[in-house]
Amino acid sequence: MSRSTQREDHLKALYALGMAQEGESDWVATTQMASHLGVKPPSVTAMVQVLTELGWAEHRPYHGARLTEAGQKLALSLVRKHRLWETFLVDRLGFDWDEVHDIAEQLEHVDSVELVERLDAFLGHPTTDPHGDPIPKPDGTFHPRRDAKLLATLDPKRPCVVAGVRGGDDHTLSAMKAKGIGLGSVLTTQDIAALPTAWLHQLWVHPEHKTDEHG
Amino acid sequence: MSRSTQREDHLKALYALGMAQEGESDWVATTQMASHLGVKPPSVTAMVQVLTELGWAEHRPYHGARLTEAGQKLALSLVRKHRLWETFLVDRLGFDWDEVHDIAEQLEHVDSVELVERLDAFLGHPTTDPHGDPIPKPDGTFHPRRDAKLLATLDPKRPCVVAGVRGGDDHTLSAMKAKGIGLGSVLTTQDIAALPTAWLHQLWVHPEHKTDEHG
DNA sequence: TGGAAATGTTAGACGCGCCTAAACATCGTT
DNA sequence: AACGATGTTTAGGCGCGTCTAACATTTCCA
Repeated sequence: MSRSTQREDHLKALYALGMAQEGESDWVATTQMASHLGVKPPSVTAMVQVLTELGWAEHRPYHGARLTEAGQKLALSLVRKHRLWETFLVDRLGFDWDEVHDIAEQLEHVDSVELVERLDAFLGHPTTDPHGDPIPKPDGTFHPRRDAKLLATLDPKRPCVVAGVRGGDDHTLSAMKAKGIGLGSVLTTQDIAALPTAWLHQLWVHPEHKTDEHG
Repeated sequence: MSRSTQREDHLKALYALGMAQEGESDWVATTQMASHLGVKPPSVTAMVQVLTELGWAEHRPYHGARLTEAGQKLALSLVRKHRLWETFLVDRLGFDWDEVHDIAEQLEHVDSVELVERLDAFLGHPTTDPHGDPIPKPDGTFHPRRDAKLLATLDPKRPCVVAGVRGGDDHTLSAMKAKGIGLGSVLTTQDIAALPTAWLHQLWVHPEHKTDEHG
């Protein structure tokens, strides 16, 4: 594997943490990246400086880092690869959705544009991965997440259908699976009342249609 | 990608060159490994010493290196992964057989036993890869190559069917494809006469059956 | 508003895999 | 049996990404 795997990992961390925090387009703390990546802060500082020289990030010392336009585009292509591979692992190889992250993490560093595009076609150009997260298109734009909303923003008495999970680590995903929650699961009023409150901010759902529900 | 990618590459080179040379179970020159891997001889010596400490190889200074039993087992698991991925790339993603080596080279370093076994099942437990090379079983033994022989060992007047290519680099494979030679191609007496002689020692074939030949 | 606590960066070192240059074995020749 | 040609290893150094320790900045609170 190429030596630039680390660069890619830092880039992705920067992207992920930048999206995660509510204040948009804000600076991400290097310490935060460090704990996310499992390295020490000075390593991140050094790497961020490399990313800056490559034109992928900007660094405001003592304040944080942020992706440039070019860096964001690159990060999105990594996210695309990651989510396509996760889709392959779950839909075609039959993995559970909480088992695939680490494997996809490795697969996403394989360098071949042709491979990604053929994989995309093979999977039928999916628009979301097995966690319900949207898959970026080759140009870096997203298929809009149709009409899903965070569970916390809805009336908790209203039954709904799970459409995705936001920022779920393997542990959370396992816990959800253990409670029978997966893509397409129907949550009743009682189900919702029994959920850990943290999950209300992580579950993408759409209101249950009154019409048919089969399959 | 893990830091041990290089170790794996050296291991595989040792395996490949050990098989390639006619004198079985003989010592492989470090210089030979170096040119095969695209590095300088001292780098190989250093790596071979590491492999020796790990119990995967033995090193007789100034004479060469050779895999231990454990090293051979490991190398076979790499070959297995490589050939399964090549099968996936050709059979499922529609790559040509001369395009897949480099990509498979990267994919084979992905570390997950579960992944390999699921991939194997997904592909229908294939016994040979798209080049006709046998795919080792999980325990490291081979499906025997059925009754294929090297073209050079047969009567050149006898038509035959291509069953594999021995040790073909991308360039050779491209050249073969350009002449319409692929897995299952029928070679007539005239075809055989027109082939570069080197290929006679690379093409695995079985005699053409007089009976039906469809699809 | 000043100074301690928290946060982030620079300095210096290390392991790994690679390189070049130099020392060293081996082998075929005479 | 000694020599030179060839092949191989050892010595020493470099780049990359990481670490710890020391230093700098920002933040927070009395």
